[in-house]
Amino acid sequence: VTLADVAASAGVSQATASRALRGHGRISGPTRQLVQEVAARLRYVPNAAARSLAIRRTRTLGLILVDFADPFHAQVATGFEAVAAAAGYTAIIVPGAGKRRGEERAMNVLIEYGAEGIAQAASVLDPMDVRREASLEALVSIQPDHRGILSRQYRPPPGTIQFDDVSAVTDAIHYLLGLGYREVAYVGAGNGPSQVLRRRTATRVLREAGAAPLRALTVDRDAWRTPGAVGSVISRPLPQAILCYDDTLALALLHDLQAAGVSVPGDIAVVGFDGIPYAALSTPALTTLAAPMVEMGRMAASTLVQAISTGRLPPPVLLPATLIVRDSTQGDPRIVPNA
Amino acid sequence: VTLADVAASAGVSQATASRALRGHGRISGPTRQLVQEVAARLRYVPNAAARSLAIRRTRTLGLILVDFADPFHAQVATGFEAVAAAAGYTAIIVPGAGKRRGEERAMNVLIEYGAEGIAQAASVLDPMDVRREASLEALVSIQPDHRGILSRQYRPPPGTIQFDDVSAVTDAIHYLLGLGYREVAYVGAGNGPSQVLRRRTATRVLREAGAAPLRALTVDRDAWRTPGAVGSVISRPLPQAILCYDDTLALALLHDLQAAGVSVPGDIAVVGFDGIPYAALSTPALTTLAAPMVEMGRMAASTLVQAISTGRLPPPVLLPATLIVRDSTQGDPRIVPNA
DNA sequence: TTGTATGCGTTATCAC
DNA sequence: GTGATAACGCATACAA
Repeated sequence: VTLADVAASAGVSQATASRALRGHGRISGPTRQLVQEVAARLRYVPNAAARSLAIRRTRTLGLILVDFADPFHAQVATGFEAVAAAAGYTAIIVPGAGKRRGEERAMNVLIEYGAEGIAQAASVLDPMDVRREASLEALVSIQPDHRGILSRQYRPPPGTIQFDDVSAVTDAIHYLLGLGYREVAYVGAGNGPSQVLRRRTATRVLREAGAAPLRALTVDRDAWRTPGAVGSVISRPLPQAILCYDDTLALALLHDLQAAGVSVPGDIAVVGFDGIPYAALSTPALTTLAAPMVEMGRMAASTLVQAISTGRLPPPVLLPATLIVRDSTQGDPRIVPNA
Repeated sequence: VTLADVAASAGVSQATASRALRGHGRISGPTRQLVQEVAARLRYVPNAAARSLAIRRTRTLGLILVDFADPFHAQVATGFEAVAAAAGYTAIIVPGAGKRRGEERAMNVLIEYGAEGIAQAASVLDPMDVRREASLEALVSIQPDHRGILSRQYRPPPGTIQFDDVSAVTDAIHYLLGLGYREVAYVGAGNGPSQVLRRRTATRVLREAGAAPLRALTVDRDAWRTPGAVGSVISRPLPQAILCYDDTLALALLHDLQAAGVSVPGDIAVVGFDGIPYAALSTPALTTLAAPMVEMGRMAASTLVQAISTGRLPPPVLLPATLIVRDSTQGDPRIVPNA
């Protein structure tokens, strides 16, 4: 059932029907009433493709994330979709699997669909390249994870929304040192730039503090799925504290350690990263560096909406870490915002 | 940059350009080569809206879920998107918040976008009503959660993909009774039909087994977010075992119980529902009734693809539960498929 | 093999 | 206030 059907059935022209439905141009009350009733009766639903073509706007926002099943990305998606919808946009969310090919595919889908703005979460694609190649102005990057961020002269471009990894790690290490732990290890997953950045920072902070050098450990990106796989990289003598790349990894570590009879935080302290909901439910509850995940998603969407109308991207924002102290470290439970 | 630009720049007609790019109609090698080069150079990206309008197909599949942040739905979405993409469709996934209004909005978005098939996950909307009102043939329902399923004469319509709640609960209760537990409690979240169904089943099975009557407890739908909220509904004397509506709830319960000094499974056994990844990482690891979440999503998508071409929906499928025995119950760790 | 012309469903610019 | 009509970008039936 198309607009033409509605118009015919209401005995008016298509133009009039269109105006009546959109409430747009000048139209008489009765006519509008009539058309709307007919449309409702016929269960008329406007065709978005046709409308987009005509008005040359899609009112669509795209989000490229790694994986729906990753809690970090799920939270970001939630925030993104919520403000997109509130602003009258439809969010279309596509997983890129954290791989170049996948993200390029995703990007292509979004461009074909005419997304007016695109957000890339933890993307391995450099937003600068994308913006150039796709000549897309409204592009924001959430927690970029491409090679570039490791460069010494890296400066986040406009539209970047990131969590302050460096100060987060710094604060976590200082917190651990303050608790008296001197031998700290770091467990990373995979070898993504963001992971490397955290490791490097931990190494440096520990060195500057004159503590024992960081024990850097690495597991496969989804080692957490295999019981025991994460724990197996922790060899004796045990470090006193372990900082993990993310909460999922930390949770797996917590499980493996305790399954092996190691007490947490008795024998060893564990700190996670991200602040996913499940980090609060483990036993012991996980101390973690929380990122404002939902807020980052919301911010990405609102930034895009702004950029679409103004044509300009705001300066990069660096969100502070929040150290949430729970039971997996010795400290008293507390929350330290802007850590 | 449109197809006309490419055609002009290549010195051919639009029709020829179109054919060259789509590799469709009869076209000479050289021409095709030329056009493709020009298109690549110009960074031409076809406009999906225009194409949809022209071919009267969108190659789009829709999925309505409750919430991206819910692990069950995230897994379903993962499977759904994967097979949709593999079949050449774009998946557009919209959260409906588990509320009538939200799902209707989501459904409307999908229809406007011309989704050729729609899957509703844990939807409060009755697929029968939707199919009638939207005159949509390709509609599948994953784990329906509308009033209808509680009716005595409920028969799942074609296109329904569900987890066998009744036998799952039955098996869980029998498993617990077999372990020697006689006083069993059930903790539900919210008052959705699916939740009620599980509770009723537990009540019945316990009665039929001549065990102590079920202690039915209920918490708010997101009580798990508040530390202690779930545990607070468990009063003394403690039941011997607790079956939870879902894993998230069970994880929260595990946390609250242990924080209160109650030993699991020493003092009390806990069983979850769904088999989300985090259920394997808790301490103790959670015994749960696993649903093939990713598979359900995959199946939903492939069913839709089939339905689109054949015009017919397959009979409802009832997927078996898999009891995954881990450490939150006394039994020996094992996995019982088709429990 | 290639080009011309038309339609897809909607909006918008005009006359009336 | 309302009704023709021309786009929007692409695909295809048909003519050449």
